[in-house]
Amino acid sequence: MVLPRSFYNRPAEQVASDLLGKLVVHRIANKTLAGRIVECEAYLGGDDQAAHSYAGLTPRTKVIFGPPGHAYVYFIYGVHHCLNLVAQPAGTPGCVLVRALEPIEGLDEMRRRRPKAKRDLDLASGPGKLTQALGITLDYYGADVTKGRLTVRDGNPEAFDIVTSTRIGITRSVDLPLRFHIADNEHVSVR
DNA sequence: CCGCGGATCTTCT
DNA sequence: GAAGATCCGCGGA
Repeated sequence: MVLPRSFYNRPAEQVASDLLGKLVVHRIANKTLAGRIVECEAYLGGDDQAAHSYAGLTPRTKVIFGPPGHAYVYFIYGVHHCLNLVAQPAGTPGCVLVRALEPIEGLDEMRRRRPKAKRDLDLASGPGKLTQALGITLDYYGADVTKGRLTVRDGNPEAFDIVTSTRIGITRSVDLPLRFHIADNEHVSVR
C-alpha cells in the first residue's frame, strides 16, 4: 500500500524514524526498481543550520516549505542527486534525506545503472548511489510520492531495532540526533 | 586499510 | 568566488 499524505504530515524526525523499513518504488522503462529504506536523516526548520531550508524560501527550497508527501531532489558536487521526502504541513519546512536502500526488486537493472558497484552492497548504500541505482533525477523535483511513477510503500512488517545518531557529511548543527538506521543492516552507508 | 583529491553543477556570499 | 546533506580511484602503509 502506498503511504498516505497523512504519514508525512508530522514532525520530520518522526517521519524519518517511521520511514525505516518502507519501500521506495520507481517504475521506469517497463521495470520496477524497489529498495527498502535502511537509513535516513531528518532536516528541520527553525534552528537547524544544516537544512537547506535554513537559507529561506528560494526556488530550490520552496518544495520543502510546501505540502508533505513530495520529493525534494537536488544535485550536489556537480555529480550526484539526493532524494528527500518532504514532511510537516505546508508552510513549515522539514524533510527527510533517504541515505541508503537495501535493493529489493529490479537488481539486474540497478546493476546496469551502477556499473561501478562491485558488489550488490554498493548498489544503493549511500544517498548518491541510491538515486543512481533507481534512476531518480531532478525530473522528480516536487513530484507527489503518494501517486505516480515514484512512490513510497509499506514494506515487510518484520520487526527491527532502530539506531539513532548524529547526521553525516554536514558541518553545521552537527550534534543533533537526527540520523536513523536499522540496526545491523549491511546496506547502511556508514556503520 | 587509510587518506587525499578530482569531478564540475547549483546556490549563496 | 567558494562551499556543498558524495562517490570513486589512486597511492602509500
